[in-house]
Amino acid sequence: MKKSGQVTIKDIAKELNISCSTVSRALKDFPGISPTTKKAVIELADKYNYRPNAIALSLRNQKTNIIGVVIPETVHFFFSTVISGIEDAAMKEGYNVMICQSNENYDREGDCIDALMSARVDGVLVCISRETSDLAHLKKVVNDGTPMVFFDRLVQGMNASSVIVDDYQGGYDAVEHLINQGCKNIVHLSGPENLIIGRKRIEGYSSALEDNNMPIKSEYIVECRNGTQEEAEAAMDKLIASGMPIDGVFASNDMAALGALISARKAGIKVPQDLAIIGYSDWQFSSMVEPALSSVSQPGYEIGKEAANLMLQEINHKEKQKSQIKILDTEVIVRASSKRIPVEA
Amino acid sequence: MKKSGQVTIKDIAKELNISCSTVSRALKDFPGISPTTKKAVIELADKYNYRPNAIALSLRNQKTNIIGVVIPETVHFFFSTVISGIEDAAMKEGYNVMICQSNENYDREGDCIDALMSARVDGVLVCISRETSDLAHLKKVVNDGTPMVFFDRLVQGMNASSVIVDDYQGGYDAVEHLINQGCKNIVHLSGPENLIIGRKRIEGYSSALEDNNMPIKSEYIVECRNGTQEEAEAAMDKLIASGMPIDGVFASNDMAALGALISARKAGIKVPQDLAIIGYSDWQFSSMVEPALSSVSQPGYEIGKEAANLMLQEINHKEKQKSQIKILDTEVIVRASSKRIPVEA
DNA sequence: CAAACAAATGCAAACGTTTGAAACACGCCT
DNA sequence: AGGCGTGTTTCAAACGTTTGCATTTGTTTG
Repeated sequence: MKKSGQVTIKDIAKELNISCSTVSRALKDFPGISPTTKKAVIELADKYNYRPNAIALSLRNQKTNIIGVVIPETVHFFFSTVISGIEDAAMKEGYNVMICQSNENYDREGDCIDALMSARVDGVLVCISRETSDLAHLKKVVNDGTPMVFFDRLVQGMNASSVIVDDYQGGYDAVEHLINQGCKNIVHLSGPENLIIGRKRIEGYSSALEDNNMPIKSEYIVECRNGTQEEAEAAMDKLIASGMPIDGVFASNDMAALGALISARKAGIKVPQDLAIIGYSDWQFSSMVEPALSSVSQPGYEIGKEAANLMLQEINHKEKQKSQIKILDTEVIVRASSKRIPVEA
Repeated sequence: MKKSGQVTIKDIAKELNISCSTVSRALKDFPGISPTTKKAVIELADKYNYRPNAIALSLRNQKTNIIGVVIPETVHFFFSTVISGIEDAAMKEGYNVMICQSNENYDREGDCIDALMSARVDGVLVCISRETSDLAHLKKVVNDGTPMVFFDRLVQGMNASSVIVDDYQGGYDAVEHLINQGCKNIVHLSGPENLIIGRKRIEGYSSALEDNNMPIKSEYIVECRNGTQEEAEAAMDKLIASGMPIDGVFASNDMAALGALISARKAGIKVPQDLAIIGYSDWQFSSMVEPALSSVSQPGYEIGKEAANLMLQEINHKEKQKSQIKILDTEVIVRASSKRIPVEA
């Protein structure tokens, strides 16, 4: 009987006056253990609620059964959905999840990586921060032989798999939708330039215009680095004040789309009649604002699940396989904010 | 030079032809190591990017520096905020966070606890699931001597600290606010009865009515177990159809408040003029719907931070201290949905 | 009755780290 | 030369588990 702490194989062995090896084998149903002993061991283990010490196992097996996650922010509808997908996939395979948030900060991202490497996680899933452009800290990880998978934000120049969303297509579809709604002058409130996802959306925006024989004007592409409502609102205020004709907005996230909506409301511009707006990510609030916000939905849960599964695959087949990029489809969710032509559902 | 995997003290010792003990002491700046050796060790450790193996340390120190978190859902504004608070507080003290989500499911909550106990986390922060009423799995944890702290949802009958929000006061304040706005017939869409937070809010609702000499009618308290928009919408539809006079709604969460809002909109009831609505939790979308939703804000980040700090305190002072309940204040956020009397800001 | 066999169990090492105690080498003093 | 001190280094054990190999026990057989 122990005072405190969980029981170990040793405790059981001592109480039964047998060796650790025997206890271990009895618990794992190894051949060559007498039924009597086996029964006694199992009963005692049950009584004391024995749980194998994962730490000791990790040390012996050189495998922790933990996958680490580095994520910009947990307080974010999209990311929390991704976490949920990761969690479910990992738990199904008996893995635990250790989460670190970088808060979109480069230094802290490094700390996260350090912490996870110290914990000897079996693999790391990472979505790089907005600030990250130097990849040294990530390269160390793969050099040490720890599998790594990127999600959502693509990283180039590294031998690691990625699970992303087709941001080019998402941007293209969003803009094409606006064009179909009769928009002639479409503004793009873009994301930070150093993220590939931002550039891809810009490309999608441009291609859609081109394919429809519409001019691409650089003054219609405004970078909103932080992706906050205030930032977009200010940017939009300025655009409206400039007097440029605008009848459509494609924002690179829903927060920014909301900013555009508010700006339009202030200026007395009617949405969607005079200005059609579409966002990106389909946040939870998007369907609840008035008018409900159209958006490009990203399958967060699937991204998390796919990324985790890709990771588990790499962990299990020791030899490094070719890194692959898995691209998931987006979907344009049409709501009131961009519906200028009545359509039957 | 190693092929793969991270370098260990052994590797360094071998390369320098000295013993592990010397390397260990050199790295930790112990007295009695010659400057020459120390320098050589540190340089090599640096070159190979040596990181102490947390697993080995955990095993030796009987301490993992990990705190486990069991949370109903990660995809939930309030909970993700709590996680953020936990993460920050833990990281500041050099702890890692291992997260398991119960999905509001009793069995899975048990699995989460098992996983965390197997991982030998130094303590467990838990917010019990909606389904949980039997506490056996939690009692095992404290019996094994692992500190436990509950957050948000209070659990009675266990020797563990809690960090909660003053739900009685929150309910009271919300209802008093409605009364001040002139509401005479206030409905309460309540949370599940088996959660103490739900009961506390009901008590707050009742006391506020009582203190204002208003009758408490049981038919005005409708349980919305799942807390979804649809559920509340249906409940509200029914109430409206019944013809009972209603001019105020206090919903036990914002999703339910939104349901009430939509139901009212369908019925042509004007909010807030004919019906004032206030929710609970101040979700992210609440300020964005039209009309903007009044709500009782819970300090999620602080809850997480406080819970983590309480935990760390217990971990560090070995002897079990008296369990305490920390109650954080809520705040009524008044927005358009309940503003019937014009007030200057 | 000893030899041979099988069944059941124990020993010891390994995973990476820390740490008290022991060991070594050196110079100095008596 | 013997003893002592000091400065540096190594040894060994411990944390909990697994596992190849060795050992003990008991039974059967020639």
